[in-house]
Amino acid sequence: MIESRRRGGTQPDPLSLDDLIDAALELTERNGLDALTVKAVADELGITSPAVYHYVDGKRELIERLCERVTRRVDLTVDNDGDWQDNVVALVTRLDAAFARYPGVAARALSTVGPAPGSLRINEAILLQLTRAGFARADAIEMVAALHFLFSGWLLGRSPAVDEHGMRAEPLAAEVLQRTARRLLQGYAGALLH
Amino acid sequence: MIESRRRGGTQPDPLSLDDLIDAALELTERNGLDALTVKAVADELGITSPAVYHYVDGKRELIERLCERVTRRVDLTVDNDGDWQDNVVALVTRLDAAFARYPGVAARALSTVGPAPGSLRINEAILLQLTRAGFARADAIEMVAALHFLFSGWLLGRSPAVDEHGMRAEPLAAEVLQRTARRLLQGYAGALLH
DNA sequence: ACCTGAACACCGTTCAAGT
DNA sequence: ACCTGAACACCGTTCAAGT
Repeated sequence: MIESRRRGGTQPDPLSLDDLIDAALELTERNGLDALTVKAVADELGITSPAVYHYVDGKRELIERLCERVTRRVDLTVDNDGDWQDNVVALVTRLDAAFARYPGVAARALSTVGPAPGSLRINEAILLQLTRAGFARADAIEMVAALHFLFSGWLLGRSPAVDEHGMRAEPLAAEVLQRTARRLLQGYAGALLH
Repeated sequence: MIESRRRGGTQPDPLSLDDLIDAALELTERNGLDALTVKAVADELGITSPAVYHYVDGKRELIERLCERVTRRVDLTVDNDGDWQDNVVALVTRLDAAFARYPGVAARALSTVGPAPGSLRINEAILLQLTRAGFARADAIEMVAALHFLFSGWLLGRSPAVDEHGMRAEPLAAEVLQRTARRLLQGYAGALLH
């Protein structure tokens, strides 16, 4: 609810690209990515739709930057002396929590060909845990891909947190994600380790 | 390329709902679901856009029926004396092949809350293999969910077979899906079986 | 540089009217 | 019952014009 940034006779303070993404994020948090429109962002900032194109090359870039911001916020610090499975599960859980706030962002962020720029960071963090566990590099890479699939599918299933009827789907507890991810890791560990 | 069904003075043969879905499927196979428009379907059939609404309640229903058709075509017969893991992997592979022909359909079909009507069939087929292997019912259900996640994520990653630049993403061989699915099954088997 | 106003092409959908 | 033609609200985007 920023609204009417430029009321009265006051000099309109200059907008920044960050302001734009902030507004888009806020709208997405409220109504979901599907309802995000260029005009809605413009209204939120008190400008007209065409003005948005001065900051961003199109709606596509707007969404890309938005997805990047969501994934970049994820805390990747883990205890490198702790259990590698616990660490991987913790990382995935945190990414899940980040996406949970912004309905629809997950599907968009994860469906882009070649993993989203922000998700590369977490993939590397997971990869570190896997090599630490003793997996060969090629196997570790496949495991990251497998986890990516599992996680994407999980998010896809929970994604319509706000559908067109305004109904919220049943929350689908995060423990399911955690258990399935763990089983996947165990499958690889049992087949490939020592 | 049906086109001009009603040329000359010949009596226009009546359309059916199936004709409509057929046309939509053909268009989707060529251009992907994202490019599927009500007008495109109408053009393909030689009618105007509003006429489509006589057969279907809206674009949403059109897509639902389309997804249903794709999943319903999957052959679910397996050798019930064979290895259960082989059977499950075979089923998933066939579903994958069905979706591969229709870019974008997978993401839509799998993201609907509550599994798509057609995918229920395959879930039951998988469930049968798992109980046959000796898993408790609750565990088997979670495994189906886990497979569903893995598979959905896999499809999401390969989905933009036709993106807006007309570029086809690297095929991402089906063996990756098969191996990761197998590892997942092994994880559950190692933890829960005998 | 930053923004507006008007316009364009394209959506899905509704509705009155035709046969 | 089946279809057309016109219209509506709403998209994303372009562009000339203003300051």
